[in-house]
Amino acid sequence: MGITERKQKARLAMRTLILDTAMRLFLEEGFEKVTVRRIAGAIEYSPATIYLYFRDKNDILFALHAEGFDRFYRLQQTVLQVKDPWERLRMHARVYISFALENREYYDLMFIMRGPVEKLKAARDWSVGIRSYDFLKENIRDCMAAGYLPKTEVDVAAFAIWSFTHGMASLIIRQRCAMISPDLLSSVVDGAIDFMTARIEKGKMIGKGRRK
Amino acid sequence: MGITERKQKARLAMRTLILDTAMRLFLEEGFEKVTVRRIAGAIEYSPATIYLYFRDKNDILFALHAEGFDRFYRLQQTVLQVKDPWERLRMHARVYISFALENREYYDLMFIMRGPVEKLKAARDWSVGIRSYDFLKENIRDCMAAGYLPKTEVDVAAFAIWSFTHGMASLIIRQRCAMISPDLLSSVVDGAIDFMTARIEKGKMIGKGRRK
Amino acid sequence: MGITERKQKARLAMRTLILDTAMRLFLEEGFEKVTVRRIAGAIEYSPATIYLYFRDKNDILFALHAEGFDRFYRLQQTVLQVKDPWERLRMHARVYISFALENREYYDLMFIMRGPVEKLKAARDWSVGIRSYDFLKENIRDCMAAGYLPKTEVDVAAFAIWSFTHGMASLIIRQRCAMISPDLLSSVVDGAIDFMTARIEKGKMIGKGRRK
Amino acid sequence: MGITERKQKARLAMRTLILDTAMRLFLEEGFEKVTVRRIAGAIEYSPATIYLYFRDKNDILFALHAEGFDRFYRLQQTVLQVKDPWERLRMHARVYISFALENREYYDLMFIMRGPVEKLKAARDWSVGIRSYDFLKENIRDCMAAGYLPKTEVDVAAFAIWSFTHGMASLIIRQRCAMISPDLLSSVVDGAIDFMTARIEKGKMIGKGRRK
DNA sequence: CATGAATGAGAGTTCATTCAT
DNA sequence: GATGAATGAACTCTCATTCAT
Repeated sequence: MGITERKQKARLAMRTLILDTAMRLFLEEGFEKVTVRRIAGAIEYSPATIYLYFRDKNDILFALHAEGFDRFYRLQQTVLQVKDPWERLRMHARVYISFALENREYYDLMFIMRGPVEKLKAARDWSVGIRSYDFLKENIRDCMAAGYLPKTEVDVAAFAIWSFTHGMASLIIRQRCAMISPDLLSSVVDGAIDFMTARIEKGKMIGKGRRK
Repeated sequence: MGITERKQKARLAMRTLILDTAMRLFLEEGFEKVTVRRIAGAIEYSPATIYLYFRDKNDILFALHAEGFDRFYRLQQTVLQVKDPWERLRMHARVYISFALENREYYDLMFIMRGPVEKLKAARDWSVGIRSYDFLKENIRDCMAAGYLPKTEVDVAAFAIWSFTHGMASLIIRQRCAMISPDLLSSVVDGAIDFMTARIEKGKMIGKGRRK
Repeated sequence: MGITERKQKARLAMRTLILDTAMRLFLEEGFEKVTVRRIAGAIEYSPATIYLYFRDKNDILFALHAEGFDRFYRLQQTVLQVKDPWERLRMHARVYISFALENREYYDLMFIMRGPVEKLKAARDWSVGIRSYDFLKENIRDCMAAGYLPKTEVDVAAFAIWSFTHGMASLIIRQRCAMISPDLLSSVVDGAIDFMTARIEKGKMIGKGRRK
Repeated sequence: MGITERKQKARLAMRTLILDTAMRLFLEEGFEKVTVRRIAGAIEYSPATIYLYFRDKNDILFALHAEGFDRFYRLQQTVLQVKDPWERLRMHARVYISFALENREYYDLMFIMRGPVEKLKAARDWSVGIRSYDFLKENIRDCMAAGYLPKTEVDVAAFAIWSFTHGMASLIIRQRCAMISPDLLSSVVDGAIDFMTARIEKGKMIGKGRRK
């Protein structure tokens, strides 16, 4: 038993090593530079070795994809600390962005990159994504119930909100924000979230007037 | 002089031919099918000829990038038909999305793809993008002046609005909307724009009450 | 002694298991699908284990080669039921073809494939083949003795007859018979045997006449 | 014109060089050793160069296949010199064998090898083979008309005769004739042809008699 | 101006085989 | 006796790019 266990551990460690390395290459060199050979080279193994741990290149992408969604979901749960649904929704947005900016490679893989998706289409692994999306929708429903949001179609609202946060994340990650100076970025993001939500905060009617 | 001129014309014509063909391939076959060889083949020239007109493949992408922004800017101008600044802003969003969805490969190149940007960083060619961005900001300023939007930082507001529309466009283009049935997509997009803007339409103050 | 014996038995059993499995793969998936890995996988052992029982892949092929000749020889013996040497010879042909068609991969290995033979050249293992060949020659001698065949060199006659049957078998197995519809094949084969032998059936003397 | 012509010549020369080299490798090292890399290496070009002259590896095989049938057909025509249909048929056999033995690689490719056929199945290029087969059948018809052969189905007779010659050729080429000493080979082949045809030469009626 | 010819580099993948444990 | 882990050497094929002509 001890032996089996140790072996499984070693196996897992190797898988992790490969995945981490792949991720590092992603980050450092971009998607198209992530090749089986390069991964192997980086960990000083032969390319063939990679195939002992993953069926093919896509299998690596799948694994990273899943891992990303997993990390994201766990982080997302932290918003539950916030009781007020409206504040929780705002927190959702901030958490989303911070996941994206602190795990750029994962985020790219999960929500931007072309490659993996195409092969993933038929696969079942959207479930992990859906789970997070449902979690967001639950929050939206709470907001509607509490009168923070008009009672419209939840799916539409969720798509709108997701789009907004994804938009920020992906513009930043794919570097389309040359016009925003890097050190202002995070305050601009916060400002944008405020801008998008401020207007409907209870009472504080906007468009009308004040908002310091 | 006449000769020089004619030569320059011919040169330009060839560049245009190459760019158009590249774009056609983009649209018809997708990004990864656009290779120097294929472009050359499509116009029945040798690959080597391409290099007489463009330094390298990236140079072609740069040019398409610029062309995309040009087309976009022209389309964007059509919103000027709408006089009311608030409605004009909503129109901006719709025009943006429709450009994105009807010119997916251009949009991808302009706002999503990694490739061209990296080499472009040092280059000057963001001007065309900036121009469009300024145009949006102008509209936002009008909205603020007319009391449709709180008088906050224009840059922040612009980033928020751009992010929202870009989010929708890029989620769709990069196919992260498995959960939304394709034929509902366009109505969901419209719904999302409504959702994001409806609440502040004049008078109709929202957040307060419910919104039937 | 008992132990040694048991060990040898176990060793033989394993060899047999490997060979049977290799053959099954041959039959079910074709030659190029037979890899050491796949054999090992099919019997749920590690590839390395195979090498405890066979020096290398070719060694497996040798063994199958021998096994094929063995099976063939046994089948061949059934012609002894036929007493008349001429009919027995015809039976020889039919039995040959049917062995080939019902054990295509064995046949291929034994009489067509390049691989095993080359390494086998120096080896001794033609004996099993020779045995069958001698058996055929015996039949031919009987035919000559009985006046069914002219008393020519037996070796030549044997080669001619073998060539004829092998020709049919190998054309079919290697699929060079596109021109013959598959469901007619077996009747064409029978027809061909008749054609090659009929001409001398009693009375029906053919070509009888003229011929300068 | 002169330039175009010279270029075409050069192109053809290169194709020929590649084909010849492929053939040489076939002959010297066997089918599985014929790889694009090896061909390229042998002529001291880069592998990529091969692809300038042939679409893919199979394309090379196709070309050789076709070339082989072409050569064969041309050689086959020489039998027309023989007027007597029966002697012409015997000549057919001898010519067939000599083509096989003098062009072993081609013959192997055309009639034995597994690889090319599978991909070739759908292709049209059996026509060249059929042409030769029809030519043989014509001869058989002549023999039947002249009373040298019983008036049976031509297709069956052709298959029988082809099988016989192919059998000899392929046993020799694939080296299953260890039992026949190499320097006797050609006389054994001639003997076998005689054996298969002799029996009906005039007068010498064989098998004459009895046969229950 | 245009190109045919060529290539180096590299992609993903598979295989037979070895060896320390 | 058995094996998990590893690998070197191949494989086919594609691409952006260069250069002599």
